[in-house]
Amino acid sequence: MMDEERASAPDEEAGPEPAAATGAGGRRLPLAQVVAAHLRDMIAQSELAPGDRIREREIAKRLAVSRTPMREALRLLAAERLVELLPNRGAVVGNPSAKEVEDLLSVLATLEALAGEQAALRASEAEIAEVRALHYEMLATFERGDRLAYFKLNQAIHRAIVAASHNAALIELHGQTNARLYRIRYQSNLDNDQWPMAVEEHDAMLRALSARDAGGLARILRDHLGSTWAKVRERLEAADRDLCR
Amino acid sequence: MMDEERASAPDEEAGPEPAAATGAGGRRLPLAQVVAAHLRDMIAQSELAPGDRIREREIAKRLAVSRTPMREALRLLAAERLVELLPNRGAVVGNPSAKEVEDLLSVLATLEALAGEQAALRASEAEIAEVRALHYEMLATFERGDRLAYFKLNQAIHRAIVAASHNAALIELHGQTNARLYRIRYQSNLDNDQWPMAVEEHDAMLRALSARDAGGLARILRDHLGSTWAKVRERLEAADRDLCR
DNA sequence: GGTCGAAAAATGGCATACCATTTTTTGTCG
DNA sequence: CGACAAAAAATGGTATGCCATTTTTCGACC
Repeated sequence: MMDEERASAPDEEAGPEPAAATGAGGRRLPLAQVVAAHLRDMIAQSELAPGDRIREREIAKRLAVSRTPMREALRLLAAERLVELLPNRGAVVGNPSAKEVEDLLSVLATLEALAGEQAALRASEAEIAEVRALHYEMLATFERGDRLAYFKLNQAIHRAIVAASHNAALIELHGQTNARLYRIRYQSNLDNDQWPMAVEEHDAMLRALSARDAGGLARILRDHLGSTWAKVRERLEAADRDLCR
Repeated sequence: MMDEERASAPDEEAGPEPAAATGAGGRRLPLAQVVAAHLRDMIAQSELAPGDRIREREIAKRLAVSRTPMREALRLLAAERLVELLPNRGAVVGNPSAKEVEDLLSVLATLEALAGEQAALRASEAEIAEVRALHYEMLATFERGDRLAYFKLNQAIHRAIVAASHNAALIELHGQTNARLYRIRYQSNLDNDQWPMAVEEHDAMLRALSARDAGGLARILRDHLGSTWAKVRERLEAADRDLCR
């Protein structure tokens, strides 16, 4: 093995400031995650548009971090499929096609159906009560027309049901898949008028869970995302057309 | 940001040999992946037993690589759930409990069922023919009692069906989940006498696919893994008992 | 003998400097 | 004016050296 004491490195004698590492920020989170979060935001806000190349060294310098955490951040984003790593061409911001979204939704629906089935059997009464509570909170946001809050509670309910399955692998896969669809569902939620139907479906969902009707809950969850697809579809196909132009 | 030209670092003037990087080996794959593969083998061969701690610096030195690729390798293995990253305690080799395996199998069964459903609708005739070919190859290994080949063809058939779904997200998730179960299924395949049933199920599977019976294929695939669980169960519970002792 | 605290060792994280390749640019020559 | 080769820039991958913290290890002190 190589001896490490060989050359005593000078380090940087007094850099203007080691940026976020030893510097001011004082985070407890790994820089890679901070960077990843930052990039997510940049992508969400189209500061980095789909198709844009991300040059590791450039962005790293811009964010005042070294390549090490930047590399890791890009790996994280790639694992989330938010960016794609092209050999020798850096990372490019990905944008799922309508078909990819449809496929993803069919998987998500299946996972949620399984989660519903298992949750109906395994959930504690407290967990069911919590889902019910979230449901009523969601109804409140619905009445107030607060789409953002509605969206978040909607997500929370689904997460809660999945969590109630007590199936770690399922929870994880659901989380992954959901994350890949998050932005798209978010956008489509904000400009779409199909609220009432979704509310009705959620109502049925809650009844099935309360009755511990595994099959019923599974079916409802599967169909629920089917209608999501209908909602998202047109929007996406329009976007696809834009990109192919 | 900090200027990078400030201090000229001495680097290592003449290390005994930069190990695998510039040295002899001359791989084209990233070291991280080579290391990850090596660790997988070590784990598979119980050179690293479940529960063992993996000390980054130590193993890195042993394999003659620096910490950078070792860190990445450990991330990869952690993503595969082969090891678990404990804060400040290094990585430990993971070993799934019987419940975790059961949960994983229920997810895998669901994913395969969905894949079967979509494959029945979307597969090309050529893809179906290939599955049929693999099926007959598998029958051959069955007649010869070649369990290893049988196992591999079995896997290949399932992969082929999933691939025929033409659903990239599904293919990916199935691959992930299957990988997490690979070793366990492999081991249980080698010492178990339930072959005939599995063969019959595969037969039904093939018929459903040929007939493009989506619902039927989905059901068969779901049940198929159900019987796998039955096979794996006893073996696992015994193992669990061993570990808890 | 047991407990608390300081020194020592282990960990995780980062920044850099280098290298081998692969892409891009560019400038030159048919 | 276009093909081509040499030069320049970009990329991916690594090795190392430090640092801040967290664990451990140990020894002095009740």
